Amino acid sequence: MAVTLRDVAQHAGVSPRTVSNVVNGFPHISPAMRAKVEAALSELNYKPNLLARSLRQGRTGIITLLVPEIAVSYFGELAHEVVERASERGCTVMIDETGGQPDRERALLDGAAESSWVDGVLLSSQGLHGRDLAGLAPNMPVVLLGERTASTTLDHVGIDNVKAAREVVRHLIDSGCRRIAAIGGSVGASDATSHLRLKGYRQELRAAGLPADGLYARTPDYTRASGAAAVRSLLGREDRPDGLFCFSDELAAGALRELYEQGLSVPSDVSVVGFDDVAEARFATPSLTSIRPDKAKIATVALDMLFQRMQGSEAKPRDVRIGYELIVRESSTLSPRPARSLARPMQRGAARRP
Amino acid sequence: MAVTLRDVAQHAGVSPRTVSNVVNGFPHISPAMRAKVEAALSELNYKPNLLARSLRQGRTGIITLLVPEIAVSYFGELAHEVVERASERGCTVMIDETGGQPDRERALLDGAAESSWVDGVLLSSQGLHGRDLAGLAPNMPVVLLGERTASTTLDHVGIDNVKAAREVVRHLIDSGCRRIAAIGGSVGASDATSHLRLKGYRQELRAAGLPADGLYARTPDYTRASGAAAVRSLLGREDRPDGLFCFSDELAAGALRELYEQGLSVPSDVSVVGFDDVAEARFATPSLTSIRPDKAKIATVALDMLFQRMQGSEAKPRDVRIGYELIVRESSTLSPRPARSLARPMQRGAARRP
DNA sequence: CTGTTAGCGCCTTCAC
DNA sequence: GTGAAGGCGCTAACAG
Repeated sequence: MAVTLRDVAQHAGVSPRTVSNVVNGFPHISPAMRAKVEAALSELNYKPNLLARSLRQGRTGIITLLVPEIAVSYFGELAHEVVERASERGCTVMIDETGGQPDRERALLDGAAESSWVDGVLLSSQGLHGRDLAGLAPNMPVVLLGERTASTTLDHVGIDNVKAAREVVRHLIDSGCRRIAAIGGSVGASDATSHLRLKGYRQELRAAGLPADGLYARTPDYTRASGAAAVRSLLGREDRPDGLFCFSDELAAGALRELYEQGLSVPSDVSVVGFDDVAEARFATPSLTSIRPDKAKIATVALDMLFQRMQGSEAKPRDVRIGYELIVRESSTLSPRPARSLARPMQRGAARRP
Repeated sequence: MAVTLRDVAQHAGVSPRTVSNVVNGFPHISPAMRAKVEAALSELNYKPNLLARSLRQGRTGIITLLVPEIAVSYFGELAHEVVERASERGCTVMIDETGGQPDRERALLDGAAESSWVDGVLLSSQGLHGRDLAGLAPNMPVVLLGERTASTTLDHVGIDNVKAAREVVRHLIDSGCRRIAAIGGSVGASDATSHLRLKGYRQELRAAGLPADGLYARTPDYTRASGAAAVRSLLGREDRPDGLFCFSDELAAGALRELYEQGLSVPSDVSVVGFDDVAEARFATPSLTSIRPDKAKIATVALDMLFQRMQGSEAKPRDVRIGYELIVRESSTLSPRPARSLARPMQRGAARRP
């Protein structure tokens, strides 16, 4: 069996209390005693039982990150930041997937709150509204990631989606687009993120006196396949769009692919903009213009806020807006392109055949 | 404070033992008693303290998944499978990132073994050899994911990398390629995965009587940027390759991008094949031929093996090979392509400009 | 079938 | 500065 504090105490000929003091770095201990205990410690290769310690102290040093799906690049990249930042502070991260379904979000949040495993929760919510969250997990520190969904009871950190969306549309207009479509959404009838991006999209179009009617293709999720399907439906219209604002880079990747299959050139026929600026965006063909939220900062700030709550802060819930940047790339500019590139007729390299 | 088993017992006028029995579904309880206890249970809204339970039982129901980087699509997709499968069995997954660095792999594995948080570990190792792992975590159930790195002391599940690599090269040869380069690797001098893929690559080339000299571009990691850099270096040669075998889809994505920038057509000038078949591959332009490991099965089998170990199995370590599939797409075939596609000269849609 | 008792391993309030 | 006891909440032995 594992070696316990008692074993060490016995071995060193002192009381368990003393050993505990040494292990936890309690200041007032005689050097002789300390040396003796440390010798016993390393000799027996003692490792404290964190379970027992947590039971006693009431904290575990574990936080939970709830995201819709970890295999979606944006959430993967966000999780990466969170894990890294948390580990710098001696915290471990548990990751669970909600699938973006409100009931699963609720169940997992509830579970986390009752489980006694975790000290706090970061929830990247897609479907739950403020009122849904209100009653849940009253004693568990929770910070919302992404959209706030109108709750005033929880801390929240994210970017200004309306503003970012307007910036995207403004950019498309400036690039010469006149019929700009929006693509995105998710199963949840109340997907706040897409709701806000759509709002910004409409605001900016209205401000520019451009039409938005029938140019929004709602999708069941944020996948590439949905992006491709949305493009198919939009191209079915006689008056096809010349600009696409996709609510995620994955959607945009699917859109690019479908446009390619339909024989349309990007950006000359249609400009495309994504959202999130995942790693894939920079290397897509053509490379993808996108909104880049400061993910590292989101993680840092979210953890800051969570730790404050975990330390018992009862301050009024805060709503922190994080910076973002519009990264303009080939998919929405007509600036210089690589020498031959897509423009060159494809050669069916028959000569290479055996 | 939280309501405890004692509170419930008191409220129901029974002993803690009885309450515990009801909570844990112990069979032999009189219906009357059960009803009484359950009433008290729901009335007080009792939630068992998992920490205390685990301390008592010596198991937590948590397993750790160690991957190089969660933001890398393959590991994200794998993690998704693992989390899903584990949750079906009532297990929670903790995810940590090793960065592919042997010392971090060691430290985290060690940490997991001593932490008392976790019942078992799935390690997707990149740098540790069998002998490095031998002494570590002797009492912790561990299953290796990916490459076995010559250890005979641990269970292992993965695909046959040599065979898969040979299949890729064979496919490239059959497609007419004669100068086939390999791209991949990582910082670890002992990256077993790339080692095996390289081995398969060389075997198949030798079998076909084709040259391999100087056609391997080693990379420091599996990123798109490295793929692009590798292509740049390979194209510097006078006798440039007509086929690329990339050890990951990300590398391949970077390669595609760089080829595009250099004005080379895929697959007519150069064929490209990736590895892992991440979601991005199907929607890339051109879509990417790749090896698709059965990720769901890897997760299932790995968890099976881990649970057996967790139940105390002392059986001889097993080495299970999981199936894979070569998914042939546009990047390596000259079969029918979309109507106009890349072949059409780019039109600089000037008419659209204001 | 149910109640009583005794720890799991640790930390912390009290005394000394 | 150090030792002795108590208990965090739960479950596994034993009785009865």
